[in-house]
Amino acid sequence: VDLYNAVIKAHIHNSQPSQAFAVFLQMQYCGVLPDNLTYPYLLKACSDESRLNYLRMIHTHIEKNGFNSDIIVCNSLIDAYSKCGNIGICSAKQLFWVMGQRDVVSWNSMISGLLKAGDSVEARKLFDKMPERDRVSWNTILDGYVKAREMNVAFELFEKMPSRDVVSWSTMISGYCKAGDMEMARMLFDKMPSKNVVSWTIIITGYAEKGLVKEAIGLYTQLEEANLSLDAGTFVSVLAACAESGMLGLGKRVHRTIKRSTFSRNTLVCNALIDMYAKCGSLTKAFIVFKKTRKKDLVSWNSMIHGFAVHGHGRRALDLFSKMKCQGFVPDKVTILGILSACSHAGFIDEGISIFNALQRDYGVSPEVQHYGCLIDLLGRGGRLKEAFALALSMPVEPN
RNA sequence: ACCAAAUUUUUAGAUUUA
Repeated sequence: VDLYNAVIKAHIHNSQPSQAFAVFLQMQYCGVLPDNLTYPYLLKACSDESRLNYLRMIHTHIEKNGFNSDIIVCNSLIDAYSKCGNIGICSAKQLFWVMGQRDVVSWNSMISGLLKAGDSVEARKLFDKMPERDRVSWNTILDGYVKAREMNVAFELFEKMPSRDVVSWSTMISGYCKAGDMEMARMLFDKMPSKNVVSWTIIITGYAEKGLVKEAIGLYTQLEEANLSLDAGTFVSVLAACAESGMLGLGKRVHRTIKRSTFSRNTLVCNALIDMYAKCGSLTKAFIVFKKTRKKDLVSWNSMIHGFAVHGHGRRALDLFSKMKCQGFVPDKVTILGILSACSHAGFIDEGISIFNALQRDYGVSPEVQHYGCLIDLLGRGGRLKEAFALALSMPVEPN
């Protein structure tokens, strides 16, 4: 069972949940009984509405094998359910109130789940009601206010909470960045007693999103000198901000850092690079990174297709579209948007229409307002104004 | 010094969207 657990854990760690489930099935097939460590690992992979059925299956297993009295297994269940949308949150509540004993993690998980579901009133009630609070409890409720854009309430809480750790400070800084108050964010950043890679990422991303080049580059330089070990999140986050504000200079610097590290093989990081170069108008570089990305995922293809599309390279976008299908990737609604946009910008009117007409049949994608908008744009650009207008009036979705 | 071992659940940053 230890070996199976180790393999399951490794798959989860490498974001390969399907393989983790496969191992789980295999261990049952071989007659090895899961233990109290197996379930929390698996449940980590179910924290997504699309896996609600897996979650229910594992839950049933847990009940059947009598692990529902294990408080850690139970807490894992609450956490997983509470991240599965509005249906999940009901099951989480039920479990929470039914379980024999609750520890501080149970309360924290439930509160965090409620906040994620947007029920801050209920979350606050639980926070006030819980018998004891630890740092996670305070940080969770603090983040709730920050995410709700209630920075004044958050600040009051921040000042009166019993102790502040690097997570509390980072939460506040992130909130001020999102609110556009970079002065306050910077003041807290300078003042915080110890910084880690996340705090640096938040503040640099904040500056970069706003196009404040000097500050962003200055702090990035300091970060590199600080000798912290950077993670993929830092690169992805800063690159996304560069893409948004067109900061090619900083983007290139980050790329240089990545080249010197092992992150050049990280798909998430490569995707962020592709998008950054494409958004900054450097399609050639974007394509070079794309080709060098060894384990491409759907996002890699989507980013590159979209890059070609918005720069008017309709043919290249469509070529890439065929290629991805040949390699067994299933296009999703984002891919389709890129493709429709490519057809629109390159004047491939009929091609665009026929792709649109077969969306459901060929790709299982049901057209949303963005797709209709794109098609109307396509017709309009193609000079077929009457059809464009007729479509806008007759489409089965609410116009925006 | 080398080697080895080491994180079961909850909180902060996170790629593609007309």
